[in-house]
Amino acid sequence: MPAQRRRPTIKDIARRSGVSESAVSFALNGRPGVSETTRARVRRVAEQVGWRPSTAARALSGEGAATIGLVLARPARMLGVESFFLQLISGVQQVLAQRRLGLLFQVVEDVTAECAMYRHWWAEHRVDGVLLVDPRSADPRPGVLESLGLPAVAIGGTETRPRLSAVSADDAGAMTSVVSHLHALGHRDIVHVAGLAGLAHTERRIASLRAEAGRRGLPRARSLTTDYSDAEGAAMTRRLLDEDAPPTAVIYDNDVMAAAGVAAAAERGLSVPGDLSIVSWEDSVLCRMVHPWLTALARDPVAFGRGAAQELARLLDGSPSRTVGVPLPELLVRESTAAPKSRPVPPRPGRVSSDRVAGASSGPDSDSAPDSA
Amino acid sequence: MPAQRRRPTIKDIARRSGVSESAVSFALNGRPGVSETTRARVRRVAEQVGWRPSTAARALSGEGAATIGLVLARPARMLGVESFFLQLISGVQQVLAQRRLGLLFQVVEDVTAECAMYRHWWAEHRVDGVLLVDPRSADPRPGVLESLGLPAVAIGGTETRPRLSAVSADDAGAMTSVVSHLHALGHRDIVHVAGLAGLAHTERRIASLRAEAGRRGLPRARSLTTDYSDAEGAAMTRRLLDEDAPPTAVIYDNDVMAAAGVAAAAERGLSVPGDLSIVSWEDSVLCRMVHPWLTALARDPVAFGRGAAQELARLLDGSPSRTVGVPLPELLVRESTAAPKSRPVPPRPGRVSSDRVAGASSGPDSDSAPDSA
DNA sequence: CTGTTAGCGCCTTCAC
DNA sequence: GTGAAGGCGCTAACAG
Repeated sequence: MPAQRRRPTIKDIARRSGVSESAVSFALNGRPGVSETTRARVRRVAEQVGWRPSTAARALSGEGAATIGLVLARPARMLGVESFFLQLISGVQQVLAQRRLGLLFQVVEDVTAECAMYRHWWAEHRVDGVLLVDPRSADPRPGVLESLGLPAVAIGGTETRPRLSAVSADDAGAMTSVVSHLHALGHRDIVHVAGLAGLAHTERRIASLRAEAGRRGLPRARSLTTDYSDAEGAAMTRRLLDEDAPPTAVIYDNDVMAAAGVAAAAERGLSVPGDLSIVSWEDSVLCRMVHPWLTALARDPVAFGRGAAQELARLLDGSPSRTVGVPLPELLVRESTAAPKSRPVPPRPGRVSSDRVAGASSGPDSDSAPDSA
Repeated sequence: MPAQRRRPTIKDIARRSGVSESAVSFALNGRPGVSETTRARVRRVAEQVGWRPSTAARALSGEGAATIGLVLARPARMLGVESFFLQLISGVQQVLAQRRLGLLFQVVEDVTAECAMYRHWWAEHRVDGVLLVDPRSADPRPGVLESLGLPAVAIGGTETRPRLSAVSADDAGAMTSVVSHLHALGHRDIVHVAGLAGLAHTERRIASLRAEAGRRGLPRARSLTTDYSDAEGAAMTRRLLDEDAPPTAVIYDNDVMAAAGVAAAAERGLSVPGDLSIVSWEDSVLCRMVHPWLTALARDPVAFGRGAAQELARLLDGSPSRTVGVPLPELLVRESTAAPKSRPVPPRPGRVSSDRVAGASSGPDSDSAPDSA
């Protein structure tokens, strides 16, 4: 039973290395005023005794909390199969670890609670900045953060503010690559089963599909929003297949819905990709676990997280905010996409389900995601 | 563009409510020495200005960091489909939020890095306690934590120390329910495709199967360890199916491998559950996404996390360490288990693959998990 | 109840 | 290079 040690302080190091406390402080913080030999000795002693600056003391003397925050606003029941998130965080940590920054992680029920969390963190002096996930179309969070003076980077957002950067995925480019693939195969009737309606990237993908469809003359292309669950993915698919003129290809905003879509098609006795082509906007083991294997957009969540953390670190260093892009996801063509069996029927004005259909208006393509280095 | 506010301090509250700073401190911390009317007034003012105690200052004056830590030691590539983890954390947060405790989350490559993390956190005064996940059989972490005097609770462990509690799943009971189900269906040749060899709960499940098999007289029951991946799940299944006398039922330690097992059986032209029964030791949407739907053990990760956090909070309050149990997981019998087609062949000593086979020795069943309230 | 004082560990400044 | 002093926001232990 080893004895519980006392935390080493600068005073201890000063004593053991035979110099003054201020010299230690200078040495450890890489400041001028000490000889390199003393600096080295002090550093060695500090490492020997396992000294690390107390973040509490540092924060108190105005240095910041050496911590960044990340809150995930998602009800517990929607935390099911989620391959993206832990990988994103893993990427974030790769960068934070080098800077000795900690990550304060919180999951809450909704965005209101998330904003409250930011206020608390700020008042408690807990974080120096935050990573914003799931940016929304009318998002209250940037305003809150700005009023608190908390730097932030929006992961997958485009909105930028004085101290808010955005790390943006090129959804327009990705959509182009998907639609282009399907179009080349002969598909003219494509439906996009999207994710949550309020999310910025959902809106962006919807707008991108609309733009892409306009460019290629695919009047029946449209987007339907869901809650990302397998249940809604399946339900939406069944509804589509029951239409008078069902689509020949469906793009799903995540892997879970895509897999559910395959199952729904099978229920109806339809084969994939013979009767229906399917694309998943997310690659994961799931995509290689269903039959046929799913054609999928492979993003790199780890790199995404890394980029976001790097940008936040820059912001913390005082750099101005900006928008940075992540590499275009790669379209992995597997087995779930092929040429449609029959030529698509002429687009007569069949009954199109009315609610939850986005894409009727023909606004300008205001949303091609910037992609600067 | 709202102006960035200054953090309100106790001094501000004292000024605005017309009392002394110490009175404010007493009032806010629920200490005697102030009248209830003053206390109420002070509290109201504090809330108005959005005051919250600076955790930095609190930590510095010896109150602890109001933060608990959780590090996940797992290489980035193994962070794929993971339904358990985020739900666990979500449960943890439900408890921490009430206590105004933050969660410092870190993902690292291995246990060595994890131990280093604990030392850093301790030296930096960052956390008051930690949640230990994936306990191992010869685990260096409890020793490190004890030497640092950091309270902890091991999630899914059984080892307990002066300031280390365990929240333990009743793997033995769960194994009994699974084997009992399969045995009743007529299965006599059952294989357990387990997870990572070093993990405590893997060892526990292996021991439990051995004990259960001893009790029921199933000499061919055995466990094979894997890395939890779909790839190894599939490979192990193929290997089993290629044996002279393949098992009639397989228990997989997670959903991903179980689903991969179904696919592997299909490759061989075998039907589930006709030719092979399959059980997943983890329920998730994946289990209802493959055909047939998988019989699965449904644990409650959220409750698990809640229990662990509660126990850690108790420890922080000074209570002695102990072992607490979580409810026995429920076996959801779905479509992937049925009576074996043919009676099992008499167990002649066919060639059993040698490496990675656990369960040959017949040690005592030392591992029935305690399950106190 | 009030007001004062000291101290937590660190950084900074200003003599020396 | 040294040493002393002040401050960050809070708690705790005083004397009034």
